[in-house]
Amino acid sequence: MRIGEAGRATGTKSETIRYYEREGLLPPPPRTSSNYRDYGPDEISRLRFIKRSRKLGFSMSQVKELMAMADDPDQPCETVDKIASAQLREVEAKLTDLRALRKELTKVVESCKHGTVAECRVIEVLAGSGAGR
Amino acid sequence: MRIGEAGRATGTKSETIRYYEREGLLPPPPRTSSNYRDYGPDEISRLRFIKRSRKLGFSMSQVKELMAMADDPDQPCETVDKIASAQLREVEAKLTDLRALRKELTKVVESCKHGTVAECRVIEVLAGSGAGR
DNA sequence: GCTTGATCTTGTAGTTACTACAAGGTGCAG
DNA sequence: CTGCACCTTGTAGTAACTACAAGATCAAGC
Repeated sequence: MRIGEAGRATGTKSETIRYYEREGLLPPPPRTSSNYRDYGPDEISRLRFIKRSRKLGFSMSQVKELMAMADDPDQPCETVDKIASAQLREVEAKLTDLRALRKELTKVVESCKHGTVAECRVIEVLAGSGAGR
Repeated sequence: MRIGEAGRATGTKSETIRYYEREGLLPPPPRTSSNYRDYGPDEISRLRFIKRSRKLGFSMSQVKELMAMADDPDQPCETVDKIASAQLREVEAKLTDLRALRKELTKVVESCKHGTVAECRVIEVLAGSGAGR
């Protein structure tokens, strides 16, 4: 699979893929005899993972950390646990916030459906103290 | 409440607050007689909302859209519904991905606790087709 | 065989969302 | 009256892309 196809398959521009490679997020893929990058299913998974994680608001270095952990999970338990627990806390916080946001958005959409004018409290809900910062 | 205090209360730098104001995310607050920005609870809510939303991976323009909707929800139902539904779809997608990620991270942390070496499949899980792109 | 489009490289520059100064000035609290 | 927080404008740096451009190679269709 060449870069263009890989891009189409994952919704990533070729330039971004090369950028990820430069930045060390994506290992340099094997090359064809004509020096084209040759992506396999593994690289595609990685790309999709990066894309999703970034959409969820994780930084490139967090993504890197997660992938490194997945790549060799037989590092000292201490290290793995530290990373995983920290990420887990972040994930939980995001889940909480997203659930609150979903609830409010659902209310808006529902009231809209019934022709009534929405009362939208998204701001208040996400502004709520919940874990603070 | 002056800018510094508002910053401390929301975990935002004064410079970022002024930046948000310049970019139209935050309405210009009233000024004290000595020209200091004077923030009330409403502005603080807004700031917190912006911070949270950004952490969840929403763009500034999406945040703007959401706030505009919250500000006058008696716009044509069509408009409100269109925005809210789109955001809702995004929220749902993020929730799905985060739940999958949480599951994997939990597994890692758990196996770590039991001294066993983790088998970490975060990449595979988020790479999964689920809604694709 | 030749054209067309995808890829290769390097490099520069634009965008978004900040962050960090600096300079020069005002306000307020101890 | 000293020092710190704030005011303004402006420049520049960072992260994570995105978009060219130039010059070259390659692969597929006519």
